[in-house]
Amino acid sequence: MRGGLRRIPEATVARLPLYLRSLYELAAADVTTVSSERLADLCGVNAAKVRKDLSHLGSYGTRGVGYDVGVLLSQISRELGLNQDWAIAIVGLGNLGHALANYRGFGARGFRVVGLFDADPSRIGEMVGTVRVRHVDDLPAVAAVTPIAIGIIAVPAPVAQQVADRLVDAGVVSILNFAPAVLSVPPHVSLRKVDLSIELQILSFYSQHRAGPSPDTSAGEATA
Amino acid sequence: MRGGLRRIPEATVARLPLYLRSLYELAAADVTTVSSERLADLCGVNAAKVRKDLSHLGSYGTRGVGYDVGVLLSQISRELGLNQDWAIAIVGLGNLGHALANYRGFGARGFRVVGLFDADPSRIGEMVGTVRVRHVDDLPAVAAVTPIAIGIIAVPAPVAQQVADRLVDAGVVSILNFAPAVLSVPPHVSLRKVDLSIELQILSFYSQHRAGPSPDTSAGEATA
DNA sequence: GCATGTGAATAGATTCACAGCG
DNA sequence: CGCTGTGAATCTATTCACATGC
Repeated sequence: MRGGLRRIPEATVARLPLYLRSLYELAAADVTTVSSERLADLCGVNAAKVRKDLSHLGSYGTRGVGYDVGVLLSQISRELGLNQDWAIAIVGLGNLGHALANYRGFGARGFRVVGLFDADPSRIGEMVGTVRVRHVDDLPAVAAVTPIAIGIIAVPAPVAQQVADRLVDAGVVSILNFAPAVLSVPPHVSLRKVDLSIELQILSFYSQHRAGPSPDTSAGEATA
Repeated sequence: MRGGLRRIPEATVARLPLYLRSLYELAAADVTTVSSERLADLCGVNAAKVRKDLSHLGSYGTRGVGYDVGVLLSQISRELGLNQDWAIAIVGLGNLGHALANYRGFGARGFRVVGLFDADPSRIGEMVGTVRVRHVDDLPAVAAVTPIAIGIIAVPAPVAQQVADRLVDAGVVSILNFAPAVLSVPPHVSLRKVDLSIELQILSFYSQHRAGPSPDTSAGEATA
């Protein structure tokens, strides 16, 4: 029954947040125990996958019974590093940047927007929520006071790489890129991407090739 | 040299839009020929992967030379179904929905926003760009006039499933879901998802487990 | 000579099927 | 008896390495 601890497969990591969300819902409904089958249903995945994924955490279920919702919640949270708070900076406050800055559910668990940056003088000084937009040149100064863990890039593609470089220079180790551009970062930095037009093009493919297949995937791209 | 035509692997489909983007840049710079190695560099992938991916298209390169940029452009575009125009509807015009509706680059190639829908009376009638926001109850009527290929869900999680159901009823066969909820759709409908908080949680994991690994992944989830 | 195209090798993820335990 | 945990089987994807042909 001892779960193997170590080297959690990438595909598993990508699913843990999904499990976590369903577990929160179960907990909110005062459900205390859940089977792999039930959890799998809620997450739209296969039950064997759930069990194998959870076994990587060394998580204890109870044979013949299932998993304790509270225990799983805290184990997955810990594994994902959601106990600590992660400081986020958003660079680029166009439409998307604004939407991201206003996104509730950041704060939800463990994420806190501590910096908003733009290069356009007309946007500097604007308050978005409780945070004032500063010039991207101030990034190092802000990061010196409040170390930034995660940088979100929401600028036009042509300047995305230089923004990434600045974030890295400011000590950021995780980047989420919304710009439609391929970025390169040093190996110690994790990078994931969200690209709307790529998503649409993939959908276009499967629309055209009616009867398209399609298991499931998770967004982004990472390096570390 | 004949490329094998058929059953393009899912992982390949997800990379085609990436190649396409780099090819557009090359074409814009009047580059007429590109090697798998060069294209791979531009896209941040491995050269062998590029060659194998392109071989699935039955695409002709020239040994000792490389690929013709124009030919590749049109082959990939055709394969992705980007010759025809895809009509898009966005449901939910909160911060994110607005940002999406204003996103230029939709129009870029093959995508056209033809409908904006919300359930909140205070938003009905508002013009976003050239499109007026209508009540989500009008979806069937609008779809009857202009068939909608792709639906984008940008509503709160609790109502995401019913919006998906309505889209499916209105004949939509591809859905891009931004709500943090697991949706189920009939097998003929393609579904992909973009989930910001999942992305952040994955980054959190790799930040915590410093020296994290991470090849690359592409966003979403699909069914068809 | 040089870069494609691809068979074979490797790695990774999913699924099966069942032993093992509460 | 029911459900977890996991070895083994399968499937998918990546990478290697080289024969092929311009």
